[in-house]
Amino acid sequence: MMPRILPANPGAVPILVWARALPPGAEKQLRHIAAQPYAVEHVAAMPDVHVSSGVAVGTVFATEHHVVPGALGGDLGCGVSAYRFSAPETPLGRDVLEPLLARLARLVPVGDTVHRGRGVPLPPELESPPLSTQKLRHAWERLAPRHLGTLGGGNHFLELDRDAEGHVWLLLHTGSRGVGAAIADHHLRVAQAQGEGSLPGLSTRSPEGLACLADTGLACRFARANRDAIAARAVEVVAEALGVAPDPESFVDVHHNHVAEEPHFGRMLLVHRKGAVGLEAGQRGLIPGSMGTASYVVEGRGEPRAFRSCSHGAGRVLTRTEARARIRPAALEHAMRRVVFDQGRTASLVEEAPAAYRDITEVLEDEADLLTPLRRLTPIAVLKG
DNA sequence: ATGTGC
Repeated sequence: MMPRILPANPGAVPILVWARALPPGAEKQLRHIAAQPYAVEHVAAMPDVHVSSGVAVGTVFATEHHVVPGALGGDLGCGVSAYRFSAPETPLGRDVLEPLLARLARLVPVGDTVHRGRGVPLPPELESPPLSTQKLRHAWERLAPRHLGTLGGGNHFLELDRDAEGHVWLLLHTGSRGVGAAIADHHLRVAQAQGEGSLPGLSTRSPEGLACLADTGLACRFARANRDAIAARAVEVVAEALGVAPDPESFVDVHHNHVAEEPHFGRMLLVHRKGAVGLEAGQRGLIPGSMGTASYVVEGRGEPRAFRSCSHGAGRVLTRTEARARIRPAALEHAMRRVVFDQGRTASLVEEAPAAYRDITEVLEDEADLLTPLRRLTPIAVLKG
């Protein structure tokens, strides 16, 4: 079964594919990575692999001492957090969920909305971190206080789910906002100017490579702090509105756009994941479905050939442009008939409709050797970015 | 996904 092995081209490493359907454009992008001088062992494609700018989403690969800014995704540190609450005593009808969602929408700035004025206080360690250039320090100083605790746009979301036992879950998907974008953009330019390979990588034996690793790490810490800041407010509101307590043991957080130094195949490697999640064997993770479909709490199986990784979601099958052209708002309304959401935004939300994404159950089937599903979460209310 | 420059 999985994975399929695409034999190596001359001078390239092989590609291991966990996706039943590999879009031709994505295969081309995987072959591009596999042919880079810094790629070692093989390239792994997760089951939600799809074409993206430069490098396919769902790509995992490793280097010995190179960092490739173009292979991490623009939203560095983007990820998902989840909190479980006890089962509420009363049924959660629209009468409860609609005002709760409205409260959450007032509490959490969404889309391109930011905190006004000087913004919110940053945790001390993120107040003025040691970024590599004056330009980045300035961007951080200006953007970080305005963006901490904001959801952003695109596929970012905050939602409430229910599991089979009646527990309520808060799920949160967001990233490093403007500061991460500034950091990603800067190191992409540096790599284009002086990196190695046609998909430029920076040697971590050079100041540029070390600076890229350090700054990228800070973007990931900001992304995590952003999820924590939003959750701190949202958990309180949900607990109060539903009269249920969060279970601190239930917390799960994963990020899916990052580079990490990890031991694989007997040596330390720099594992790059663009739209993929790294999970040690037994570590819990989250795989969100598309808007209106189920998400899963999962447990990693530590498959070495996947660099101990799995998918980050359902994976797009239609681009945003294609989705706008092909999916009617009525179809999205039907798909969302059991979920409380802002119906005034149906027309623009077709880009995020379930029909624009792969079926999450097929994605999980394809990666049965990478993870074990623990709980299926059904959405009941969604706040989209 | 993003802020910014066209």
